[in-house]
Order: sequence, then C-alpha cells, then structure tokens
Amino acid sequence: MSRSTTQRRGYHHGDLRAELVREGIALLAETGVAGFSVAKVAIRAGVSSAAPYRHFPDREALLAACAAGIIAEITGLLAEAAEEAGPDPVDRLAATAGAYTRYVLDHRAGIDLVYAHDFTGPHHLAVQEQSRRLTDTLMDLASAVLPDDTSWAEIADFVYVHLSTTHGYAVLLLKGARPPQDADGHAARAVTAARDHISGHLVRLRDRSMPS
Amino acid sequence: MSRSTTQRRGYHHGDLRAELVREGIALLAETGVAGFSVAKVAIRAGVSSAAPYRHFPDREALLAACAAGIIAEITGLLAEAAEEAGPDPVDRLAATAGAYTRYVLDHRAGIDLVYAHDFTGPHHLAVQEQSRRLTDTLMDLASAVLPDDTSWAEIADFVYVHLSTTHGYAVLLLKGARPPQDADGHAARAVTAARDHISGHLVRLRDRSMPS
DNA sequence: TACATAAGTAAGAGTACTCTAACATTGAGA
DNA sequence: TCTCAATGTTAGAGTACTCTTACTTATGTA
Repeated sequence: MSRSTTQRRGYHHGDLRAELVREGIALLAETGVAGFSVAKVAIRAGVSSAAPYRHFPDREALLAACAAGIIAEITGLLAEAAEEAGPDPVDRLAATAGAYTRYVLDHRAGIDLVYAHDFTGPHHLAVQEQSRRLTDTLMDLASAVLPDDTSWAEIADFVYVHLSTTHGYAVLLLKGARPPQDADGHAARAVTAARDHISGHLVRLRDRSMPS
Repeated sequence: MSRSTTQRRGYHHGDLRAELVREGIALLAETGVAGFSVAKVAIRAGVSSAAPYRHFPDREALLAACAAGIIAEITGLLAEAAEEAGPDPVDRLAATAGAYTRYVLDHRAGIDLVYAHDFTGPHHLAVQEQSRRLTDTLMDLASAVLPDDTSWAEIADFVYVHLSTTHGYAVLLLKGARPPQDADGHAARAVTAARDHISGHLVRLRDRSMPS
C-alpha cells in the first residue's frame, strides 16, 4: 500500500482502477447519478476519456463498482459506530442510524445511486455481495435487541424497517426539508428516531405475547 | 372538463400541457429521472419534439411540473386514506404510510424525482407549494396524535420522521430488497412500521414527562 | 537486454438530447 | 369574414456522451 493517493507518476497511473472508483464516488456525491459520466470521471482522474475502458467494460460497470464501494464504506462506518456505542444492544443498533445519516450528509447525492438504480442483474454480483454484508451487519446487531426466540425472518423484517427509517430520514435531509442544523444534530435526531422505532416494536411484541 | 383524455383532435392538441405532465409522470415511473427526456415525453404524447417548448421553457420546467403533479397526487391519496381510516388519530396518521407505499409501488421510480432532485430554487415555486400542502396535511393528522401542548416545531419534527419512515420503507421496496409480496402486504407492513414509530414516540414523551 | 503485454493516448463514428428558427395550421374574437 | 395569437411542424445547429480502433509507452520477466 505504498501509493494509494491521487498522484500520478507518468504515462502509467499506478492504480487507475481504484482511482476511477474514488473519483466516481466523488462525482456522484456532487451531481447524483444524472450527472455521472465516464468522461467526467476520466477527466477528474487526469486521464483520457478512453482510459476507463481498459478497466471497466462499460459505464454500467463503473457505476456498479462505485455503488459497491459506497456500500462497503457505509458498512464499515456502521460497524464502527456500533462498536463505539458500548455494550447495550439498543445503543449499538441505534448508533448505526447516526453513522448512516452522517455518511449521507457528507456524500449527498451519492446515496441515490444505491437506491435509485437497479443492480439486481447477474452482472452486479459485487454490489449484491456488499449489500448482503451490510444487511448481515445489521442482522447481528438486531438479533441482540430482539428476544432470543425471534425467527430469522422476523429479524430481517425488523432490520428492513430500521434501515428504512434511517435511510428515509437521511434522504429527506438532502432535500433541505429541514431547518439546517449541524451534522451532529441531525445524526442525534436520527438516533432518536431509531430508538423510537425499536421501542415501539418491542412494546408491540410484548403486547402481543401478553394480551391485556 | 370535456376533454381530459389522451385523444388528439387534429393539428392542435387541446390540452397538451396537461398531457405532457401526465406522460412525463408515466415516463418517470418507468425509467426514473435518468431516463427522462423532453423528446421521449413528446413522442409519448404524439407530438413533435419541439412542441413541449411551447409550454415549458426548458427541460427543468417540465420536470418540475411533473414533480408538482406527483406530490399533489400523493397529498390527495394520503388525505383520502386518512379519511377512510375512521376517527382514531393514530389509525388516521398510520394509514397515510400505507397509501404512500401503495403509490410508490404503483409509480416506482417516479418517486426518486421528488427526492433526488433539487427544487429549492425560485423557479420551482409550484413544487414547493405542493410540498407544503403535503406537509400541512400530515401536520393536521399528527397534531391530533400528539398532546395538546405540543409546539409547532415538535409536531413538525414528528411529521418529518413519520414521513422519513414511510418514504424510506417505500423506496427500499423498489430495490427488491424484500421477498416479493402483494401490494396489500407491503402497505400493511408500512402501516405497522408507522404505528411502531408513533407508539415509540409517545412512550418517550410519557417517560420524559414523568421520569421513573 | 529483449520483448510480450498491460495500460495509456488520440481521433472519431454513432447516438441522443436540448433548444432555436422559420414556417404551417387552427380557432376565437373584432 | 378576417385576422392574429396560440400552438403545432420540420429542420438543424450545437453539445455531450459512449465506446471503438489504431497507435504509443512503460514494465516485469526470461
């Protein structure tokens, strides 16, 4: 890992593939999917517009690599946030909402790629793999929150809604639909929203197991 | 309102502006913002690719008109769903989550326009007006759920998270991130998620007002 | 050191789109 | 009925992008 920076050495780049993904993610953050083009990414990376085609068969493949990179980065941040949140399972799961919000605020439109694009095909296995890892991370955290006899499907359902809440909150923030605050304030509110969802869910489980 | 259909009468269309918005919304539903073009909308409406420019100064204006139309339609559906849900305030608010989910499932990618695009500028007052109406509708429903002495800002905050949860759930559905179900099943799960959020929020309010 | 190969460049064909300009048709009111 | 403003049409200039082809340069290995 001697040269992971943006510096270019000469005719050959060194690690153009990785740099294209980095610049692609940055471009997505600035312009969203609509403003994304292979040519722009190439210019940002300081190479000709044909160079990316040595590393990616087409635009779609570069886009997919960026998506996989974004998801992988988010997964890492969520795991890290959970770790820092301490031992309480609810604290740990709720903390992921804050980290997610922070990421979206930092990377703005980049996030719409992951959710406004179809990566379900067989050409996008890397994206699917990263999505699975993200889900697995949340499943682990969620299973510590829910009762021991909760089925896998019920955990998945719960995780899905947790991620929905978190994602929805962060995405709406990007619309400026809220009075501007600092990132910390938004992240804290996201954590509270996650807590509300968790506690509401647990209350419902309790009420279901011992009806009035 | 004698001719609101798609039929064309002759050289002149009759109400091309409205039809462009309709077809634009339909195109957005199929392809998302990335696949949206003035030319395609014109073809769908059966007119030349220059005709839309008689009604909209540029592509952005047509896009904004579509967004305003989408938001207006959603607002109507939410109000209707609340009405049909009966007298209980929680039922009424939670019902909006189901209606929203149903709309997104029916119109798929159309929704990403509203949230993946910037309509905050002074040229997009129509979009902002429709957004305000949607928020007002939810504010009314939310204020019936919360204690009487809740401040406007707190209601707005609560509404924001309610909408986040709902929107996030619906958007993630579009990714096929869930085992496919019928729309009714998804809508019902969205309502439950909204209920969990509402009850969790109310529990927190109660705990705050009478600490242990 | 020779050289095969990986990884870059330049040039451009082909496509799609936005928006404009000049012209055609129609309907509604004077 | 006449006329003109509104609303269509065709043609095309200008732009941006994707992806290919042929060529160039650097690099690692025999």
